[in-house]
Amino acid sequence: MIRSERPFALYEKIKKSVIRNIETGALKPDDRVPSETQLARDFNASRMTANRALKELTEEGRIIRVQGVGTFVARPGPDTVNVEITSIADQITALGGIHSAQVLLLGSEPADREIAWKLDLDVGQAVFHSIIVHMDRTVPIQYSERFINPAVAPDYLAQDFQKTTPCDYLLEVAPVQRAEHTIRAILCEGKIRDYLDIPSTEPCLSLQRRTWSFDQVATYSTFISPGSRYHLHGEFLRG
Amino acid sequence: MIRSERPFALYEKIKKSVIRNIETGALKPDDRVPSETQLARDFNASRMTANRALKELTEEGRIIRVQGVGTFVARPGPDTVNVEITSIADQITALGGIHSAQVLLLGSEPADREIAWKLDLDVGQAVFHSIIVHMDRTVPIQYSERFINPAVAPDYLAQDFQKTTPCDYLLEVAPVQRAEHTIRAILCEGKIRDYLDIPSTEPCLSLQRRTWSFDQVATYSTFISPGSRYHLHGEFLRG
DNA sequence: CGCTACTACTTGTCTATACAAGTATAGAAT
DNA sequence: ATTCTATACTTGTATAGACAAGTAGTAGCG
Repeated sequence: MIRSERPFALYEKIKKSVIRNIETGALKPDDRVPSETQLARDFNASRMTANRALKELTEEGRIIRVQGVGTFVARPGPDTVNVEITSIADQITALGGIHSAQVLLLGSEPADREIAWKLDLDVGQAVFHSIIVHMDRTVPIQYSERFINPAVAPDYLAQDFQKTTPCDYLLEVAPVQRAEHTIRAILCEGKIRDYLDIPSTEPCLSLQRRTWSFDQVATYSTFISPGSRYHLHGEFLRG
Repeated sequence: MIRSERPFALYEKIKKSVIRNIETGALKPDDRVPSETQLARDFNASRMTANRALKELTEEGRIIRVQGVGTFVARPGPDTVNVEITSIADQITALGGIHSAQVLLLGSEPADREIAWKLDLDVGQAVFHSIIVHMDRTVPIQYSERFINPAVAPDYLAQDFQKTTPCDYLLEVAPVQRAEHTIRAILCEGKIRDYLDIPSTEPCLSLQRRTWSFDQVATYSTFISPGSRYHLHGEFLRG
């Protein structure tokens, strides 16, 4: 069997070699990485194989390539944490809970100044507005309020959000090109606090999100969850 | 010039074609994508070029490939939000503030049960422990407490964290392979509340992080910031 | 001295081909 | 009916070669 000598693909070997040189400090940031031709010679590979190794390392952000100049070790950027924002319903059932949703508002209304700004529409233009509280049995887990650009999801109001979540529906009709998130710790008051059934001192996790579809703002949403009932978890893998 | 007919690389054209078919709904999740050979024929390209297009789409998470079976449109997974956790010092200065750090503790101590568990060490083994409060002028922005595996950063205690932040130092001596994060909204009490100089009702954003280096747990850290002075921001781009 | 042209190197794209390896299916053998 | 086998497809990896295009340095010319 040919692969008795190569339990790993050749391009993987080249990648690992370069990574090892970076991690042991033999290659420091901005140092020059051997060229494709050189690596091909060193590993007795073809240039395309070395090319693949370096291309993947580029995509992984470990090296930088400049046409006509060469390949260099990238400066380690700031960590980026991948926080996975799953559908709330899935998260509740994943933890053994029983999800239900209460639709408190579902309608169309003219945009006020803030909403018009956020959705990049004119003040007074009609936008869809929904407020839904997600619960595990009788315990409220998340308050979610959405403003939706009708141009992107014209049938939004006709949906039954007891069955499908807005998240699932919107993902279906409007593929997300871009999303912007802000995570805060806040206190809730008034109606939101009533909906979530929490004391006035309970800290809450607030996630605000804007999404873009078809090159326009699609949604502007606010999700608020009691800190004691919900948290975000993320993982980050390199290599 | 050959490229007068191809302002875009051929593999880009193939990618865009597949993406268009997905986004317009012509190809739905789990649908079969034309095979490499088919795409190569359709676009008058070689199989390697079609292969490159599909390989990149796989890495971007838009399609799934199974050897021997075929290529299929991926189900749009849960959004993963890329929250960029920059060095706190950089964030403060980026917003026009003046960063300073107060080292409240920097030493070695035997690990208790929780810390031993988190760092994957034995109870009683020595671990480094630091507590630092980061401030913008005189306003506390972040309480940061770290437990460090001495095997990974043996010179940690000798650093001057008025000058370099632990974050910067640790990134230098211990490249992060893996990181795990949990974000919570909490209330603070006791010393932490005193350090941050906040009322007892102020909600705080808590970020707990474990990092791995050289295939072992390197650090276990907790960062706590007043909700009114700090928040996380993330962006997500696709295509 | 300053400009140009050349060359030597780099990465980027593309082709044509080859074999390995996984999967599904139809048909033959048991 | 069940199991084996051949085959026809798929993706995965690798090669050798080609040309394009960008960059840096050098030699030579005015």
